[in-house]
Amino acid sequence: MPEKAASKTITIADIAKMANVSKATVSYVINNKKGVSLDVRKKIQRIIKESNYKPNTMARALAGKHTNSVGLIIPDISDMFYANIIRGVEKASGKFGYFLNLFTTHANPEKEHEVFDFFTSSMADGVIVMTYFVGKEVTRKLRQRKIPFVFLDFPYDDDIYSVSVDNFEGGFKATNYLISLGHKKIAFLHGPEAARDSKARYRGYLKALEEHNIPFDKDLVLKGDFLRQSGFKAAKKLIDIKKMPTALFAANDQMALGAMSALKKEGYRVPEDISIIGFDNTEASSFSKPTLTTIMQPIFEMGSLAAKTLISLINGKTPEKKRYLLKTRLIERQSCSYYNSR
Amino acid sequence: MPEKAASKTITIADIAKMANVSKATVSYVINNKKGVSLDVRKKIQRIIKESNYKPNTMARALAGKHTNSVGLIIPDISDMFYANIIRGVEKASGKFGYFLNLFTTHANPEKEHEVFDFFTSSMADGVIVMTYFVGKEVTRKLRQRKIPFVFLDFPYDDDIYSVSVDNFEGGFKATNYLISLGHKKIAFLHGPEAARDSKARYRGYLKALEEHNIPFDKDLVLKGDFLRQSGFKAAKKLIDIKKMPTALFAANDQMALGAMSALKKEGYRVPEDISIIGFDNTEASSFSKPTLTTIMQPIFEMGSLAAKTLISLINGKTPEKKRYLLKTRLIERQSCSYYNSR
DNA sequence: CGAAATTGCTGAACCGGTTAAGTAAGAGGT
DNA sequence: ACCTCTTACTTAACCGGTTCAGCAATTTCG
Repeated sequence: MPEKAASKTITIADIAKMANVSKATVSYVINNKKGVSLDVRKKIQRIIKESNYKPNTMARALAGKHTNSVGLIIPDISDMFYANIIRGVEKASGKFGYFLNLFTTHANPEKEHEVFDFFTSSMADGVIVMTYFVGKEVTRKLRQRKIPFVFLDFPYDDDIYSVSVDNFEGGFKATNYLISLGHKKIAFLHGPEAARDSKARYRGYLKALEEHNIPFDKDLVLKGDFLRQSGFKAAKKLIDIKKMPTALFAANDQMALGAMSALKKEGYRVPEDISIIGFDNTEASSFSKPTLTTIMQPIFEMGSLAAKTLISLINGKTPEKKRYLLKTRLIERQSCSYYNSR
Repeated sequence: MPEKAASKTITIADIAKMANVSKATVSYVINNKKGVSLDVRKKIQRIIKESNYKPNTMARALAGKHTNSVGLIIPDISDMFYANIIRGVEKASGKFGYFLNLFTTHANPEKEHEVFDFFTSSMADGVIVMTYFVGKEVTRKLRQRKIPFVFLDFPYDDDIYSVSVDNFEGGFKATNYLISLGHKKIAFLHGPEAARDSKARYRGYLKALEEHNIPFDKDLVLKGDFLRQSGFKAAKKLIDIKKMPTALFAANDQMALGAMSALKKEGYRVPEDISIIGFDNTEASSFSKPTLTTIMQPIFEMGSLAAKTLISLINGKTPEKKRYLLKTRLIERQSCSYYNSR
């Protein structure tokens, strides 16, 4: 333990003494509560300013019951997706005077529990949760401790606040776009089986086909795993089975890019021979050749909406909706063009 | 009688009661201090576990003098650079049982002060600072409050702990690499004037030339601003003045990529006609065509080393070095080749 | 004009822990 | 046996705030 220094930090008692009032009065001034005359109030404020006094956060948190900080639990911070979440949460929290406590679980169940326990023991006034192992247990814990929480990118349950991206709508939008360009033979490339978001995008794809009375062709639905390589393989497969679609919708950019390079390698031109659309609007999507048309997720907004919702909750309000589904946006680039019937 | 149980959160007093001991004894057990018999210790531990008791973080922080969390102040989180810093800090902190409090200043001086005041009023046991407006003032504040701190990517002063990347060595390494490939006419492309890191890289460049007795040619030194566009322009300029180097070292990847596209556009082949090396190893550098050889900064390590150093400081140790300079790493890709004298 | 309500401030309990000082019982030394 | 050390706990003060009950002085009002 560090040697405790002798230079006392200034406390509320010191201020009270200087102003010839009680601690209580100082506290009321600090918190802008009424019951203090203007004279005394001003005097105290002046003394506080002059002595550069800052109330101790821990003591406030202990005595009152709020820390003025929100917690954010995410699996990792290895890519821009999470970075944008953080930014969104941080920005919105800051606007309301809240600070951010960041916790990452490293997709590790043990660590995840640890983190939850930490929150559970007061540390943040509320918590935004984005995790792999969400379970009844976690929500039960949070409920038990009466700490407000919002789930992120996981429309978990009906009676839980959550903010997510509308992947269904995104899939629908992507497919519709291709259809609007005249395409009818549209392939879909799945992410890993377990991926909820990929599935939702697929449902959007089906819905769009259906709405335009385009017959579903199961040969045009391919398996992937969100990795570049799987896009590459899937494209090869399409070529092999000699059922070339005129457009391909990949459940994420990585795979779209993989498919693109495979197709180009085999002599297909993008977008002249085949249009490709991805999902995510990753940085790489704007560097490919041709640049990749894709669906952008409003990640930043997701984070910031989650924070806003949480803070309302903290303040005892009851935001109207329980589940927010954010709309995606189509980013038109070069990889898609009108169907060329030639 | 209604045994009123308002779902109170369980405290150390409750545990003490259950175990028929005093709060103090429970506290000793929680903190693994000696002076408690094995029997009692085990009993208390069992009760703690059974009742799922978690000590209140705020109270501990107030009574003891540590929060078990480290603060990290960074300007923003908009790119992978910062994301990696965060990861590094978070990982290392976690290993020592510390949590991370993240604060971003949005490159806004006002916000920066706010954040510092927050820390100043206890909230983290120590803080890692990475900021635009570092000044005497900030370090004075931190010193005054006796809160340990470490600067990141800013070898600020000799008597302050700091962890940075050795940009000089990186510039030296990049240039040396080109020289080892037989190049003698090597251009350097600067970042913005104010950028310390760019300057350091330049010094490394000069040093490498000097060590190999390669005459310095000021025409081969170009101005840029770290943005892609400036790389593009610089390359054009090189072409115009008809003093084509055989290699180009850009102070960051963005500019390297910009230069690459300009050169390709004008019919130069990379790397056959001109080798290009960048700095940063951004994601984009591995997607270009040809892929970009570059210098990687050990960002993650920087964050993690900063955290380790800080935690030593917190624990009253005095780490040996005050300024850490981390070595960069050369990432060989396709954009550099042997000088072709043909 | 006297009672009631309001205003302005204080004292003290409390939040949930940590820790220094004190005590009683048992162990060790001579 | 006597005195001293340890060991194992307990008591109570404290960390730095918040907040409620209480009280005196002042204002409002029937």
